[in-house]
Amino acid sequence: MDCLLSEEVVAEIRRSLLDWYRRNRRDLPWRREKNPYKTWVSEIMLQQTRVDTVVPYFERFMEQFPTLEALAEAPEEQVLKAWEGLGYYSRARNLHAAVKEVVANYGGKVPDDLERISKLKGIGPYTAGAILSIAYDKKAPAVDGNVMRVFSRLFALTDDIAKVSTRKKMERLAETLIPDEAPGDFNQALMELGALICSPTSPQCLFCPVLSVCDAYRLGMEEELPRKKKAKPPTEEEVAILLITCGMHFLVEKRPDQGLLAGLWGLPTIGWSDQKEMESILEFCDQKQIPATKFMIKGQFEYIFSHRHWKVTVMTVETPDTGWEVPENWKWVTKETIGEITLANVYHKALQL
DNA sequence: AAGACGGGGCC
DNA sequence: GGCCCAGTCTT
Repeated sequence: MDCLLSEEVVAEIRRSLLDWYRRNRRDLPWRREKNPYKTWVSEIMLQQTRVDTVVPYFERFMEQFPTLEALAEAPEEQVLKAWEGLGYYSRARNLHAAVKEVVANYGGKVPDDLERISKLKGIGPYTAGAILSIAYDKKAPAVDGNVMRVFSRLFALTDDIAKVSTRKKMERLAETLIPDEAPGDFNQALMELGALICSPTSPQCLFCPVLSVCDAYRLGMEEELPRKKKAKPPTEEEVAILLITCGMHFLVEKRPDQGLLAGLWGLPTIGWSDQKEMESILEFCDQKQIPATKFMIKGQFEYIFSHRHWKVTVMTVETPDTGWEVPENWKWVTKETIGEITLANVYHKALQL
């Protein structure tokens, strides 16, 4: 690796990238002050999520939980509500648990060393490096998808970026490149370059500050890199989403705290197979002792998670009154009060029908 | 090493 | 409509 990089190339990359970043960095809400808590929240929100999506969530989150202590004291329901629609909800639950731990064990100060910060829930190698470098000026690599794409092209690396060994190789590369003076800016420069210039498709090479040292550009293979094994397609599942009603009221269910959409509220959902839709629904109502008087199919739609593909049937189930004993973790809501709970997107979509 | 875990943008 | 984006935890 070191044989790959001459002193001159290292110096050129550092200088050009930092210079470019200081002139082209986007003005983002979490970049306005150096604050480990804000860096932390922003980095968690930015995992698998675009900047444009995160900005409004981040601003609302900071209004609601301006400090680490405020977040630590908040009820989990409120934290999940603030995360509603962002996806990967375990990020919010892990962040909340970790912030509580920082208050309990570290006097409310985010640890500034790799060993301790890495033990916090939801902080893996990337986020640890991002917080340490951006908030604490430590020379720690922060290798995300942007950085792997930039490195793959800059050094014409054909390694599969889905592999752990490739990420480790990239981290060693980052360590040799990060300058002493501005580790945080340099890491952010790499990611900003990946977001703005060295984009996944049709990179803007002619505007790239490190074009002159880019191996992929020289070899004309920037569109073929990075190399990555294809993900397997999502598995197909047929489900029925039940709108169990009584007048203006309907039932919502608190989902278990493990698995899909953990800890969120949803509508009762039943998986089924082999055309046994109605059988499964009747069996479900029987088992939950739901006094159903009328069933009606309201519509169908498809909903794709990254790893599951739901073919959804939405069905209303009418019941005579709200006096019967509802299962544990269920409750009655109305159109007016539904906004108070955190409902996953797929159920918002079902309610539109 | 592979699978689980959401949602959104681009063409 | 089909393609792409991808950190961390669990198994």
